[in-house]
Amino acid sequence: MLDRMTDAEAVEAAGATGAAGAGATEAPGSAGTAGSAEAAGPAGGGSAPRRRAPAGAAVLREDVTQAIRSAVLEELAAVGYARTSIEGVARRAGVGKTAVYRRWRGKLHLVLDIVSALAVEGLPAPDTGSLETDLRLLYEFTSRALRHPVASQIIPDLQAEAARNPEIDEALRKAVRSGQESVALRILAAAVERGELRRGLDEDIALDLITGPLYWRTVILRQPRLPKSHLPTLTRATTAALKSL
Amino acid sequence: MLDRMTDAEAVEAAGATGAAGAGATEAPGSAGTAGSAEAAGPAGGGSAPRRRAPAGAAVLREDVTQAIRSAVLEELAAVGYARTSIEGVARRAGVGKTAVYRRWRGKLHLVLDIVSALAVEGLPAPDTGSLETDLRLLYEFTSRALRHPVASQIIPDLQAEAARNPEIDEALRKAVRSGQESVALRILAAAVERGELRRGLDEDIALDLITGPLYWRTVILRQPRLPKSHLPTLTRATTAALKSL
DNA sequence: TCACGACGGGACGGTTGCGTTGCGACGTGT
DNA sequence: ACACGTCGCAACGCAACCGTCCCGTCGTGA
Repeated sequence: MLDRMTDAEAVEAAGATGAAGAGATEAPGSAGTAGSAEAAGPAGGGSAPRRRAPAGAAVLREDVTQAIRSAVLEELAAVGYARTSIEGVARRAGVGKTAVYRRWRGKLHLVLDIVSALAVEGLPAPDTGSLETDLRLLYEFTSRALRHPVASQIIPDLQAEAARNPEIDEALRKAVRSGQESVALRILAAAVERGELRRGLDEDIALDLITGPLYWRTVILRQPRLPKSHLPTLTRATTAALKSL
Repeated sequence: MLDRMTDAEAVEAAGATGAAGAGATEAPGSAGTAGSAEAAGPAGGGSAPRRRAPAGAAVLREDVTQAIRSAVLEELAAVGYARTSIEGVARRAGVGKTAVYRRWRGKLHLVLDIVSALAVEGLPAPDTGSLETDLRLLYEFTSRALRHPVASQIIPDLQAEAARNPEIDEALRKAVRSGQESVALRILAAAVERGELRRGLDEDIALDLITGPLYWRTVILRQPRLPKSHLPTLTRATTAALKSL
C-alpha cells in the first residue's frame, strides 16, 4: 500500500514533522511559539550551536518508524481520529511511547504526516482519446482504492475532523487536489481539446458530477461490491451530464 | 437499572422535538403519551412490584428535557460525537448529570433519539410536471437545509461514526431514506410516468447522481455559498444524466 | 574500545470522563 | 398534610491518556 516510501523519504518526513534535530533540547522550553522554533534553518547564532557528533549507531530505527505508521492507520480505522491516542498507537505498534514522541509532537502531526504521504501517491492519468473511457478508468481506479476497508473507514473520519481542524482540512484538500482532482481536470481538458466538451464549461460543477456519485455510493453508503454494470452505466450517465454543461 | 424508561418511550419523546410550529400543538398530546408510558412501566412485568403511585408533581420537566436536547446538538457540532460527553452536555444545558441519566441510558441512546427525531421532519415532494423543475426544488430545499452550520458539522461526524456503530448507521439510513431518498424516488416515478425517463432505469445510480454532487459540494467541500447559477446548472446536467439511463 | 542515543518499560502528577450515590429543596397530585 | 420523584449540586472510586522523565539494554560509528 503505502510502503513504497524509501528510507530517505521516511527519515526526512519524520524529521520534518517532529521538530528538526536541534529542537530536542529546546522543546520543553517556555510556553507557546513551539512551532516557530523549527524555522531555524541556518545556525541562528546563540549559545547552543554545538552540534556534537551526529550519531554513531543510535539512529531512529526505520522499522520502528514504519511500525508506528502502520499502527496509526489501524488505530484510525478502528476507533477514529478523536479516540486515537498515542498510547494506543504505541501499544498497537509494540513500541514505547517515547519512540513515538521522539518522532512526532503529538497526534495531529502524526496524522498530518501520514495524510500528506498519501497525497503523494499519484494515480495514473488515462488518455485514451475518449472522455467516456478515460472516466471509466478513473472510476475503476478510484473505486478500487476506496474498496480497501482501511481507507473507507479513515476517510470519512478525517473528513469530519477537517470541519473542525483547519490543518487537517488543508492536508486533506491538498491530497485530493493532487490526486483525484488533478487527474479529473486533465481528463476534462483533453476532452475539451478534442471537442467532446464545450470550452467554457463550469469546472466546479464538472468535478462535483465526476466525484460526487461514486463517493456517495462507496464512502457514504459503503457499498463496496458493485454490480459489474455499475461503473459503465455511471460513466455513461456522467458523460451525458458533462456534455450538457 | 433504569427500566422505567423504555426505548419506545425515548423515541416517542423525540417526536416532540419538532423544530418549529408542530411542537406547540403536540404538547398536550404528549401528556397522553406520558401517561401511557407510566402505565406501561409497571404493566410491563405484570408481576407488579407495587408501583402504586405514578407520581404527584414529581414529573420529568419538559423544559429540562429540551435544554438537554439542544445542548446535545450544540455539543455534537462543537466537538463531534466521539468527544461528546454527558458531563459536557449537562454543563452546556445547565442541568445536573442526573437529569440526563434519568432520561437516557447514555450517549448513544441520547444521540439516537435525536437523530430519529430528525428523520421525521419530512420535506415536501414537489410535483410540478417537469423533472428538471422538481429536481431544482429538491436541490434548493436540500442545500438550504445543509447550509445550517449545525447540520453541516454534525452530519459528516455521525456519518463517520456510522461506519463503526451499526445502530447509528441504521438510524442515519432511516433518516435519509425517509427524507431525501423517498422524495427523490417520487420525483423519478413521476418523471417515468410522464415519459421523461426510461421505465427500467437503474434507481440506485439515479439516486447517486441526484444526491452525490450536491452532497460533495456542500458537506465535503463545505462551500455553502453557491453562485446563483450553480443549482440550475447542476439540475440541468443531472437531468441530462438521468435521461441517459 | 567507547561514547552516543534510540530502544522498551515503567512510573510520575494531572486532567477528564464514567456511572452512581446522597443531599436538601421544590412543587404537585392524592 | 403528606408522600413522591425530579431538581441542581457535589462527591465517590475507577479508568484512560496526557507529556515527561528515568532506567538498563543494546548496536554501532568514530
